Amino acid sequence: MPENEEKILVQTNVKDESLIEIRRNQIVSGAVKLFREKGFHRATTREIAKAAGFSIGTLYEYIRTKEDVLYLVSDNIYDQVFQRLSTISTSKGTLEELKLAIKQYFSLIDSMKDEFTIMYQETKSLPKDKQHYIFQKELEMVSLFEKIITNCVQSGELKIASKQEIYLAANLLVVQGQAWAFRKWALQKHFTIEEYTRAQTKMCLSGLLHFE
Amino acid sequence: MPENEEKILVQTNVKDESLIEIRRNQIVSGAVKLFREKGFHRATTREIAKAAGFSIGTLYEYIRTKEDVLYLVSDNIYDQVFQRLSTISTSKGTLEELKLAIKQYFSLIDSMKDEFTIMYQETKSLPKDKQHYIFQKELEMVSLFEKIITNCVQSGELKIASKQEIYLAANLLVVQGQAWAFRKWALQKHFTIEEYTRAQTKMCLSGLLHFE
Amino acid sequence: MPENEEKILVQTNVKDESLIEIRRNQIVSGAVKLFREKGFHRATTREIAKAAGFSIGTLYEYIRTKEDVLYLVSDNIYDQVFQRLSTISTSKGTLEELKLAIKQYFSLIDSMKDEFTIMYQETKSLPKDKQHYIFQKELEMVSLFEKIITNCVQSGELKIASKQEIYLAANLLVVQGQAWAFRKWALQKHFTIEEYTRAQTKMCLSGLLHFE
Amino acid sequence: MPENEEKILVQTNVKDESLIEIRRNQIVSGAVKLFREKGFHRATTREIAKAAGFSIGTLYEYIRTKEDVLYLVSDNIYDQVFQRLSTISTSKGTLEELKLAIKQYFSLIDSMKDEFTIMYQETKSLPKDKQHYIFQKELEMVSLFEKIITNCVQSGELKIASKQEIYLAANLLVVQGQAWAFRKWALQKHFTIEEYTRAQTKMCLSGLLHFE
DNA sequence: CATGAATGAGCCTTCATTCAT
DNA sequence: TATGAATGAAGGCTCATTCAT
Repeated sequence: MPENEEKILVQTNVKDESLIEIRRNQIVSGAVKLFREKGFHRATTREIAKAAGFSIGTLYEYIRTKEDVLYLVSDNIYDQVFQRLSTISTSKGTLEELKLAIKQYFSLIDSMKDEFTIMYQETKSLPKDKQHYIFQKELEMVSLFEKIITNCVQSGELKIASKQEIYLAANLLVVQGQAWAFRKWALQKHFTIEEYTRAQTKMCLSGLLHFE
Repeated sequence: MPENEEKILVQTNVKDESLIEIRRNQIVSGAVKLFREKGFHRATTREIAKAAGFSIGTLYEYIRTKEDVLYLVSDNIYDQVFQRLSTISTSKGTLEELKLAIKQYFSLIDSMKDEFTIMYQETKSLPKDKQHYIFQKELEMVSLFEKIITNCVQSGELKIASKQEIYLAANLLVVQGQAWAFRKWALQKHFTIEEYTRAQTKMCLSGLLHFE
Repeated sequence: MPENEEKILVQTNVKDESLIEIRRNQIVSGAVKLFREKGFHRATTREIAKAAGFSIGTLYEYIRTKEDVLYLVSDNIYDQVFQRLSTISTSKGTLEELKLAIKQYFSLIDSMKDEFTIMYQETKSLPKDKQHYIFQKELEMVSLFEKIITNCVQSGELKIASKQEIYLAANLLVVQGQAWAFRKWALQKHFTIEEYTRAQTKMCLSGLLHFE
Repeated sequence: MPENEEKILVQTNVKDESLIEIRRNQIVSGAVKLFREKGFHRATTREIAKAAGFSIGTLYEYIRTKEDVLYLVSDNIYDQVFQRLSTISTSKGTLEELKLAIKQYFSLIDSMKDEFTIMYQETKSLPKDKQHYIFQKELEMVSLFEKIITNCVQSGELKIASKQEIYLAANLLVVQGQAWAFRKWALQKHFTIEEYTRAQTKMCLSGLLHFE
């Protein structure tokens, strides 16, 4: 996963790098639960600190503003996403590869439902620079699917012609995956994640296959 | 558009029904602008009143809590949506009918981008009962497409078998339409709404057509 | 008292001008007591509100920051100063006039000891623009004495030649007056304000008279 | 310089006396810069430690409270003052001696402008006992001039009669010297320190000479 | 002795809501 | 009905101080 974007650093007073990582992980995992329950705005910094397992003072040793917590959460999500997607092969140019990618991506989202839902609803609460950083990450995910689909086109397994259409198809897959999280009230009553994955794969592949 | 859901009433001190409607329209149109710019939480009631064109005291004559404003906005959106979608024919069972419905729905979203974006991001800020009301409205929209697709299936123009798959397809259409609003940073650089509609229609119809 | 300096306005949410004046007077007189006891930094906004006789929320309807309170206090001091000094005649060019001016100025300071002490100690806590405004006011007071002394020089009652020396003399008088307030621990044990005034007048006038 | 006042000791955890002195000098010189820039209250202990060149933990090995730092600074100022003024001769009873004392005192203040300004503005932030200690030091400075003037009176070079008037004159000199520091915005545009010293000496001596 | 991470009381400020006019 | 001044709970954040290493 090419990451040519510089990470935006969050100010800290603490020097010990490894401690920073430990504490920020505590912050993130506490915050995810909290934001999921009450949303970013209704969660107080005191609650965030408590959920992380330490005092408000300590929280602020590792961040500078409450928004930093949201950013830390978002950034952490993408770190995990790209780590887990890094095992996906993207160069074979076979439909099997595409199906596998969809499957892995959908299962990833299922296991990070809370995180994705937060991101969908709260990204707008980030300051502009951090928002852009998140959008970049989203586009990287789109790129992943673009690449796989493009390879399938080049190998003749798919017939979509224009780059635009490939871009659209990639976006569709990314969005439909995330819909599993942000639209769970509509979907999770009717499907298990496996059913959802299977049905979406079938529908999308038919679309791509017979595209003309 | 069958509305078997009771509207949830917002308490008011004012008796004059027609005045209530006038004032609430003022509230909603001011609030949409405001929420779009700063989000629901960052907009203050003072600002809402100002945007509506009257004083904070008057605002509170027509609502009981700030959340009521958000609900008023959301409810208003769906009123418009169903009013504009009510002209769609849903019973012919032809692909043309489906294509037309998609076109109308997508163009509706394009003309209400701000409103849809707000709804997507802020619904979670509503109290639970109002959230459910909104979800119902969403499901009504899904139903609309389910109906059209089901008719196509029955008339033999589409071959999707299971109800589940029809439900999924309808959801996909609803979500992809809304994606035009909530994912505008990714889509509106690459497409006009016409291009987006055409490409999505093509892709989705291929998917539905050759579904097997 | 020529006031060619624009007053720096303090933001308020309240529209009723006369109410603003009433409330700000409450704020100022409460704050003077408070700042005198504990200094600006140790006084909390809650205490300021309480001393003013209303709630913290109301306080913030009439100011925007805590520093505004300090500015209001300082500004109010000079308003009173110039109002009370406006009765001083400055054009006769007699030593009597000078003596009278000193007497009035010193008695003014005595009756506003607290206010002057606060100003002396806390002006540095104001933001730069407000600090400059205060310095301007100080210089206006210096100007007052410059004018009187200059007239005495022109009428031949005093023999100081250079403008620089007149400026210095005027500053000396202004400072020695204020010393009665900020150095009270050293002076008020040994003098009443009348004694202090008489002795300072005598000493300074001898200095000015025999300046050579 | 008779120091019959006991120094108020600042608690420390460290035993090594010479180390204490080294560290406290570091503290003082860092703090002077800092307090001059932002004032005592806005400077944080972290910043003080950093300016001193060591960690916050170490800072607290040498002081007990933040106020101790302010006291250390103040005390240090007077140590320097009395050290430099100790070369002044106070017993000749000549006007030359008085002029020289003024000159040395004013030049001292000029070279310690920052320190004196801090003292003037922040002494009130000290706890009462330390404030009194500082006031004593101030009075010692007054005494110095009282002594010189008294000698001049006894030797017939000056004619001021009462002790009270001598006290006042001494206070005036002390204050006018310090005014060079705390009123620099009004004086340093118009005078160099030499000009200021010359003019003040001239004016004050005329005052004292012809006092009657 | 030196370090710096941890603590939490407490500060300034905001803002939804009320109510007298 | 309309107004807007008043309220105070609650929130984000700071920073003096401690203490284990």
